[in-house]
Amino acid sequence: MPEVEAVVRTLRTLVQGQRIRRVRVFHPIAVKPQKASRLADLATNRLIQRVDRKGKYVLLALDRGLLTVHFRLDGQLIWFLDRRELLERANVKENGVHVDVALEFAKGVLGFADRRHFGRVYAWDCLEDSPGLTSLGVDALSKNFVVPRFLELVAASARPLKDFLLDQSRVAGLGNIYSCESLWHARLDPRRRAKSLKPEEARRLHKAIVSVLARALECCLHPAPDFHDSQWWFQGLEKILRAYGREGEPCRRCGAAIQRIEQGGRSTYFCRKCQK
DNA sequence: CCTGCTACCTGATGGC
DNA sequence: TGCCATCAGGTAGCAG
Repeated sequence: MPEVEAVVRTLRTLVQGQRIRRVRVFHPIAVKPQKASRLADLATNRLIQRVDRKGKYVLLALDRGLLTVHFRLDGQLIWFLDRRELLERANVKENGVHVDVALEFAKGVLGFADRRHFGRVYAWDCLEDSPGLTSLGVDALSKNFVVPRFLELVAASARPLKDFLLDQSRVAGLGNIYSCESLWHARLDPRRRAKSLKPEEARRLHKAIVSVLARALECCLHPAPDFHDSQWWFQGLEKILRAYGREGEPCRRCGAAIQRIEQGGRSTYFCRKCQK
């Protein structure tokens, strides 16, 4: 989510207040199960009034309706200077870039790309129509993410901490990386049940989440996202990671080897010695 | 309601 | 070199 927040800030400067002149759907799978015509009909000739974020979703609020963009694992945005550049480079063999959906503006074109085709661009009449959005819990980067609320959520869940943090309907915005990192910083075992935490431990976890996300956001903002370069997409984040992806390497706190286990079908990285 | 499992896709990497 | 298995930053949909 820090990545999404950074993307939103750059995107705002590019498209907020701009009118969508034309919508191109090169790969309809990127709007599935909606239809390409749905996106085109709803977005063509609409003004983008605001660019916002909820959890890991990007929201483009239009003068009528809204678009949501979700990058899932590998989605990204690409900026083309004009329609000519888009058509020259999009989805061509030689020296081309993969583009699934493009929004054309008077000056510039925004491309959404995801070779893996997990990411989505959706069109909605109103925010309430999007099930993904309405089910989101409190946003972990927002002012509403306060200790008392977090203690309530923790006390109400019997799930292992790692699964609890990944559940977007409780706290929105933490993915696999930042869940692992937050638990490492809070020195908590990812396998523990959420409701087993003492208030002091839950407060520690809250503090860890806030600081991990703040640091990651700083990292994502410097240098700021650059949609012109399709190769560039958040490199250098590994530097701040303490547990994620470090299986077998020494824990930066106690020196014991970082372990990798499976939880809910995903990898969890943690230190057995100092996360209790 | 809750939980756990699978499907959805493509590409990179490593072992044999 | 080729082939196969495994892994990847996420979520939706389904069964129990």
